[in-house]
Amino acid sequence: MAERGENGRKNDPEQTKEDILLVATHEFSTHGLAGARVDSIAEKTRTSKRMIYYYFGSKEGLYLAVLEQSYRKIRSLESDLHLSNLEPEEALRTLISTTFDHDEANPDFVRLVSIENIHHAAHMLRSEAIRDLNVSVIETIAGILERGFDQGIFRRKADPIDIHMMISAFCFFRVSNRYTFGTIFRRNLSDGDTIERHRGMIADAVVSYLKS
Amino acid sequence: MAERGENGRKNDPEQTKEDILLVATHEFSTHGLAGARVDSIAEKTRTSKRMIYYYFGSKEGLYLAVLEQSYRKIRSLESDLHLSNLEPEEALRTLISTTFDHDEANPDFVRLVSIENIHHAAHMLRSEAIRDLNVSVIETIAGILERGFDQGIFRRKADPIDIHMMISAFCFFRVSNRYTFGTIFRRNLSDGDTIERHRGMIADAVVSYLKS
DNA sequence: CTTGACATACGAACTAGTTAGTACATTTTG
DNA sequence: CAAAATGTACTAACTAGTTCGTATGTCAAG
Repeated sequence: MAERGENGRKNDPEQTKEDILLVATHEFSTHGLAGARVDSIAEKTRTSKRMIYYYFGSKEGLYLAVLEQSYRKIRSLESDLHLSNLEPEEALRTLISTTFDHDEANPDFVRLVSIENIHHAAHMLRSEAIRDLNVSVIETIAGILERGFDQGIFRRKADPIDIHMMISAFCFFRVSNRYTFGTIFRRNLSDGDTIERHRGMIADAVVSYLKS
Repeated sequence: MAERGENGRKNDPEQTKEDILLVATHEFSTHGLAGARVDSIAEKTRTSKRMIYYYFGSKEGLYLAVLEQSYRKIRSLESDLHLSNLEPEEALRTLISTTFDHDEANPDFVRLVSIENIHHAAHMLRSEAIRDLNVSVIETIAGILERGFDQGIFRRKADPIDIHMMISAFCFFRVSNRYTFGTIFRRNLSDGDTIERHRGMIADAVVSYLKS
């Protein structure tokens, strides 16, 4: 375990990379790809700009690494929920709550996705790691919908990707558009009561849609 | 009426401003505030960079003008729909369809709002013109919800702002996140069939939510 | 219906400051 | 010692904003 004394330098590549990524994540998520400043990131790091280029090659390389790390962190979100043990409606509500809480807890991630959309998902396209993600959610939802339909709980046969989009849209929008929405309607979407109400709302909406 | 001959210059301030705004809208919406290049905008204009500063003062001034114009264009969207003549459910479905179609038809606007959120709605805050907008939608929705509840069509007493958010979230997300979502799930959200299905979906979801 | 004077509208070229990226030297580690 | 890791100081290119000079419109006086 490398420690940093008063002046003596200790090499710790992993720590250095992590440090850069942490700072960069915040810088990119608050300023966008073009708005982020490599010098600004370097300053906030305990290392130097040289290291950014040493490990990530370029500003875009760093951005891509940030994006990949962010996606990797949420990869196994719903896989350890064990939803197949639950009743369909309960399983669906649990999945929705999890998505909701994740977006609420990770505004940096939400913002990075917004930024990536402004760039037409160009970097995501070049990263297989990210492209192959998220497919498991769809299978999870498909299973729930099928069980629910067979048991007569859901009257509607819906496309799992559509359902996932409906859930994502609501959870994501609350975070991604909190500033413009909050400004126009003078409402704080991070307010405790509002969070509770919205969490229940999206679940009720999806369930009632499937039951109708 | 000023015309532009082969080489002779004609002054036409209004046209010049409009021209700049049109080009700038697209530049900002595709590259973001920091990513947009004033030189690039100037090139695509039939006028010069000098004029951008002459009329808009700064890059941010131009960005703000673009933002304001975009919002102004959608201001009177739902005001000429005459929803009060319709049955509550029909009125709501009409309003939802209109929102849906607007977002689908104006990706530049959607992207600008995304960009503005990345900047914590800082520019929007400084513009009273924008802040005072959109409040009429809420009154429209409030009216519909009340009538529907009184007539026993809607069983749920929902907050009109929440309902507006639910509608906006779905319609907005489809456009704002079309690239990342499309990339991950290999689905083209601008596809004709998908558009039709989604338009019906959000309406059914909101209505069934209110009826449940 | 000219003329000329003044304000507005415009263009080309320039500048000062910024920013991504690098060359080179130095230290750490195995 | 050799390879990996790091710091310092620099540069080439870019970019927002400006300077200076010119053209155009208009309106009043002749």
